[in-house]
Amino acid sequence: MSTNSRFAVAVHVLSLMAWSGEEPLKSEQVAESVNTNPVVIRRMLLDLAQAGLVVSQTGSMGGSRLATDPAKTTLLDVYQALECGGVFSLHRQPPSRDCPVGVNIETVLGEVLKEVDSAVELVLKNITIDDVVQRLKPCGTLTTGKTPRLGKSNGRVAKILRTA
Amino acid sequence: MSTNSRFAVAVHVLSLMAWSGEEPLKSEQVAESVNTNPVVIRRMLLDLAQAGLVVSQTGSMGGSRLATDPAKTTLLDVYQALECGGVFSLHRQPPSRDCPVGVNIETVLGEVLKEVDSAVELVLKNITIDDVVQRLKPCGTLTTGKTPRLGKSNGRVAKILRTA
DNA sequence: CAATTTTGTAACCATTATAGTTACAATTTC
DNA sequence: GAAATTGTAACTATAATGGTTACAAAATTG
Repeated sequence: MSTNSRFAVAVHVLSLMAWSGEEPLKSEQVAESVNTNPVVIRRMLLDLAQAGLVVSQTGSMGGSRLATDPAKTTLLDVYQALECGGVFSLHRQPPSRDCPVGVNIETVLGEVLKEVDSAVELVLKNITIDDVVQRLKPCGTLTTGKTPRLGKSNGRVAKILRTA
Repeated sequence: MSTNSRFAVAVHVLSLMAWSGEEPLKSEQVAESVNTNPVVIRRMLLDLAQAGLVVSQTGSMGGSRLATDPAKTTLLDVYQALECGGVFSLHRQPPSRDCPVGVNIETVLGEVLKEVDSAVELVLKNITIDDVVQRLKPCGTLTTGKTPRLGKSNGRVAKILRTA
């Protein structure tokens, strides 16, 4: 339905950061894993930073890393950070008020959509980024047989990370 | 999230038909209630007809009406008729296979999204078109104070309705 | 049978959201 | 000060949805 991969990409990005631990990742590195443009990643990181999920740092040796414990960060946090605003939408144009159905369908549908959203949120609330990373590990090594490598960093880590 | 009002409109259309009972509605009448173009409605009716939810008839005195008992038609039936294909989408471009996260994130996310979809479907399965119409009635008459009227039909009903 | 009505359907345009790209100032490290 | 990296603007591209016009096919009416 949603022609929109923002949620999938956001979970991907945060999983990468959980995987790499304290080491900040450059938007370039993340973009390579996601297979997109670094600016697309930086735009998404702005949303995630605003929600307090990541912190970033400009300059040489800069990058972004998680601002929270991945075991306590749920997919609901991610979903809400993206401000998607609900699974379904109501009418674009308001229905006719001269019709007994049209005049109230938005109210009734609004209640239904709220139920749907609550159900989605309940599912997302019970899955953490750490859960995702754990489920990533077994199949990851099985499929590739490679040693996990995330970038070409020298291992040094910037000391100060600006708060969002 | 979804910039897409198809589900809302479909429920609206079917509620209209449940309200008006056996009398077939013209796409023109439905479009007036939904506040859109008749062709938009006819396109949606094709999806609903293909799913067996409505039957239509061409020609003078033609129109569309429900093909099923509204008390047995669930919002899940409506949702599936639209072939929306899931609440979230995965990556547009496949992630890097050289990254331990990228190589398996789609598999893990696929499982998560399946859980989400199941939760949505469970909610929709427990609401019928008749439920919607019942919830429409009280507020409808309270708000408008008008006698419910749906169209300008003479009350005569076409005898044969072609099957989808 | 001929006129009228209505759906089915194609073709096209408009709008919107998302994604991709280039460019560059601001920030930080070395 | 040079190099690297984010933040951010501006623009283009792509795709889904919705809106519009037009007309053939089907059904009713007289």
